[in-house]
Amino acid sequence: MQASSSTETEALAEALSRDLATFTNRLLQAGHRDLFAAIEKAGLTITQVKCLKVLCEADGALYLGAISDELGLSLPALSRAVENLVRRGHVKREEDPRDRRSKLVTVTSRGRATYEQLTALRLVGIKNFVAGLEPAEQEALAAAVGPVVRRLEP
Amino acid sequence: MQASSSTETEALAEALSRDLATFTNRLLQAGHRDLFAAIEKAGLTITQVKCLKVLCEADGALYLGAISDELGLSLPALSRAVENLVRRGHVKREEDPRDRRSKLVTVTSRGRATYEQLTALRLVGIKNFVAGLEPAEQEALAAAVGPVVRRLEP
DNA sequence: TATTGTTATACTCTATAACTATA
DNA sequence: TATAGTTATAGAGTATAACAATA
Repeated sequence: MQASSSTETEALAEALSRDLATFTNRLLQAGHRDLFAAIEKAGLTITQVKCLKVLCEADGALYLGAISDELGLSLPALSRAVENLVRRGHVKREEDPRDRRSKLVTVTSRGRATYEQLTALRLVGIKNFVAGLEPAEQEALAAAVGPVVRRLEP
Repeated sequence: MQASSSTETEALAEALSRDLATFTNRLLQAGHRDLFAAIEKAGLTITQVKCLKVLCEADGALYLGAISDELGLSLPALSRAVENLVRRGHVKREEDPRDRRSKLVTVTSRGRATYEQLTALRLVGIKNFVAGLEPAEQEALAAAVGPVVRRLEP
């Protein structure tokens, strides 16, 4: 295999980037409608779902301030979002015994179940997209994407 | 090469779908912040950008109703979005001479330029992601994604 | 006095309903 | 009478400012 020149490398990266932009557009459209419908049916907002995501991916309890930082939202906005999640039983909010100004937020099993249902629904959309690809295309994608995902997110 | 069994094929599709979900998450995060900052700086909302997108990808003028259908928004919401785009010179809105109840909306060169700047900015984020990949990973992705994009969107 | 979170207020975006103009 | 779009009004979500409780 020949070494590529710098300009060739750049051109490849440029073309690949454009293709990836188109590709992700397609992938996002898949099942978008169903997912939004399910979120609305669950009485949740996008912000509340993002909040659940952060909490599900965390190992334990998080402070309100930590969540608002993570999501780039104001503390009042997050406080209200959590308030709704508490009312619906998706999270619990408790005083930190070591600093009673702070509140610790934790996902409940119900909240985790809801989040996993939504994640599964998104996956359905992607699976439908994948099912529309030819076997050779699927194999090439798996061979290309798998290693990248494994390397970046272990 | 051996033919795969049905269950093997399904397992491949399942694993690939999961990887694609993770992969697109990464790709979307790249440059997300900068893009939103630029949209805000331009005095636009997400809805208005989507509106520009629809108009830029259309060949000519579109009726207000057609745009609201396309975006799944109410006519009043779209009417206000277009109103702002008109004020900022991104689109022009004219009576349809053949049915004076209807309004025809067209992107101006300024609106097109703005949309292209935003698209370019999104591409910058993706390019940064691609630049963080190894050459072999880039080549494998290009070989896998390119044909799919070409087949689905000519 | 500083910090964590909540409540008060104002603003934006959206949808439904009422309205105008044209067909 | 029906249709395309606008204006009126109300509801949800956010941010800034003011506040309460704790450190």
